[in-house]
Amino acid sequence: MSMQDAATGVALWRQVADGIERGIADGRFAAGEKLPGETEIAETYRVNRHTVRRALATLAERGLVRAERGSGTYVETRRLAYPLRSRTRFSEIVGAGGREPHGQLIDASEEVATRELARELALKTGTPLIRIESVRLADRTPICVSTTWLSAERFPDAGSVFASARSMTKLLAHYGIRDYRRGSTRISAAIADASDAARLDLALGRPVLVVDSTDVDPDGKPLVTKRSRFAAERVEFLVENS
Amino acid sequence: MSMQDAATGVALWRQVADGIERGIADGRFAAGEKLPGETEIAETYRVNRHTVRRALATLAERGLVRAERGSGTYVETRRLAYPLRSRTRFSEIVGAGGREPHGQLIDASEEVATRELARELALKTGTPLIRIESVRLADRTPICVSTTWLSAERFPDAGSVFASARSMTKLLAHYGIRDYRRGSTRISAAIADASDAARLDLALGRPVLVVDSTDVDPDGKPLVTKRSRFAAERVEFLVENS
DNA sequence: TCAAGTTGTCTAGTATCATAGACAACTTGA
DNA sequence: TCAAGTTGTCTATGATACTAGACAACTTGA
Repeated sequence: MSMQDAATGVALWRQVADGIERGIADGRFAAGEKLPGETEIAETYRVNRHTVRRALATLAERGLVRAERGSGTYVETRRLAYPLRSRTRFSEIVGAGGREPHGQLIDASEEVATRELARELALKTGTPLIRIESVRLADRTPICVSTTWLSAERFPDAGSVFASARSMTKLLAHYGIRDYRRGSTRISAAIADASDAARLDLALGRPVLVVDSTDVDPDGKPLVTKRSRFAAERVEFLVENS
Repeated sequence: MSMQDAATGVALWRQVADGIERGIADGRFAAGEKLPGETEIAETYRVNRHTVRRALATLAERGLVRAERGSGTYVETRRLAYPLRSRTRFSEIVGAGGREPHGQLIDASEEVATRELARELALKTGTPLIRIESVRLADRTPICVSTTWLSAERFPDAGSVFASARSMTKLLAHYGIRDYRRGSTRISAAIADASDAARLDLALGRPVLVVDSTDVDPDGKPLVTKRSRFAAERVEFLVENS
C-alpha cells in the first residue's frame, strides 16, 4: 500500500505555477518585487526553463506577474485605487499607496487649438497650444499615458519645464500657480491603440480607460486640459459622491 | 482577467480518479458496492474508456477499489477489524461489521499427523487427520485462506460436512460440540505464495498475515488446529489484553 | 561603451496523455 | 446453453508536455 505521489497526473508547469502563486499569496514574493530569474526557478524546481516559462505565462495571463524583457519578472501589484476628487494629484495618489510615482516626457510640440480644445480651455479657436505627451508610472509599472494641452502664451516653454519637473503639479508651480482643482471629468473606455499599448506595456487588444479632464485655478479659469488613457487592468476609479 | 480553468495542467485520468475517490469518501459509492461500468463512467465524464481504466488502475493500486473481470469494479471495503479473543468466530466478526460472511471449501483430503500437528492436537504422530483447505470471504472479498486439520477418527467425513456447512462452527456443532474456544494463537507474516495469492485475489508479492491457532473444547482438549493466511491489506487484528 | 544577466523565440526530439476500435476472457442471469 | 454485460489486452494515431540547445533582444550597472 505504497503512498501514491500526490503529483502524478498534474503537469509540471502547473506544479511550478501553483508553487509561485503560493509564494505570492503568503508574501514570500512581495507585491512589485522581482521574482528569481527563470533559470534560477528552473533549478530550484529541477525543471526545464521552458516549463518555468509556461508556468509564468499562465500567471501573467491571470495578471499575477508581469515579465519585463531584459530585466525580470515582477509580482503584479493590485489595481491602483484612483479616487476621483476635485483635488486629484497622481503623485499623491500613488504615494499614498506606498509606491513611487514617476512621470516621463515622451514628446512636446506646438499646435493650434481645435474648436473642442478651445472650448475646454476658454480660448479662441486657433490659439497656439503646447501639447505634451507623457507617461506616468507607479514604481516600475506604467499606469497611464496622457496628452496635455496648455496655452503656449501663458505657459511658454512648458515642454522643457515638464521634462525636468516630471509632474504637472510642479510645472504649474513653476508658473506661480500654487493650487488648482479638477474642473470637469469625463470617463469612457476604448481599446489601446498601438502606440499607447506600447507605452503602457499592454498586450494588443486590451482596454484602456479614457479620461478627459480639465483643471482650473481657484477662480474657475481653465489651466490645462488633457486626455489620459489608463491601463484598465491596473487601476480602478473611485467616484466619491460628496 | 478571465478565470483560469482549474483543471488545466491536471491529467484527465487524474480528474476522473479524484472524482471517483470523492464519491467513495462521501458515501455516494458505498463500501463493497459495485461501481458503474467503465463505459458508463467514460460517458459521464465524457472521456475515453481507456482514460477511465487508468483512473481505476490508480485507485486499485491504492486499494480503494478492486476490479473483477467479467463482473465489475467494486469499492474496496475498509480493513476488517478482527479481534483476537478466546472466542473468535469468523462469521460473527464479519456479521458484526454489517457484511455477509461466506465460507468455501477448496479441497479436503486425508493425511497423517506430523510431529508438530500431533503436538498441537494432543495426538500421536502418524494419527490419520483430515485436512481441509478453505477460503473465507466477507461479502465478495476473500479475507483469508485456511488449512485446517482435525482428527479423522473423531470427525469422520469432515470434508463433506464442511462443504455443506461452510463454517467451522457449524461443522463442530454437527459433531455435537456446542462450544469451543481459542487455545493458542501465533501470528507471523509472509509473502503470499502463488496459490494463496490466487485464492485471495492478491497481486504477486503482497503480504499475508499467517495465524497458527488451535481451538479447544471447554475442557481444554484440542479440537482443530489450523494455519490461516489473511490478506494483510484487508484485515487488522485487534489484540485485547484482558 | 561594454559585460553580465535578463526575457523572448526558434528548432528538435522524447515521453506521456488521450482517443479510437477491435477482440478476448470472464461473469451473470435468463 | 446462450446472450448480454463486464473487465483485460492489443494496435494505432494524434495532441500535449517536457527537455535540450542555441541565439536574439533587451536592461542594468560598472
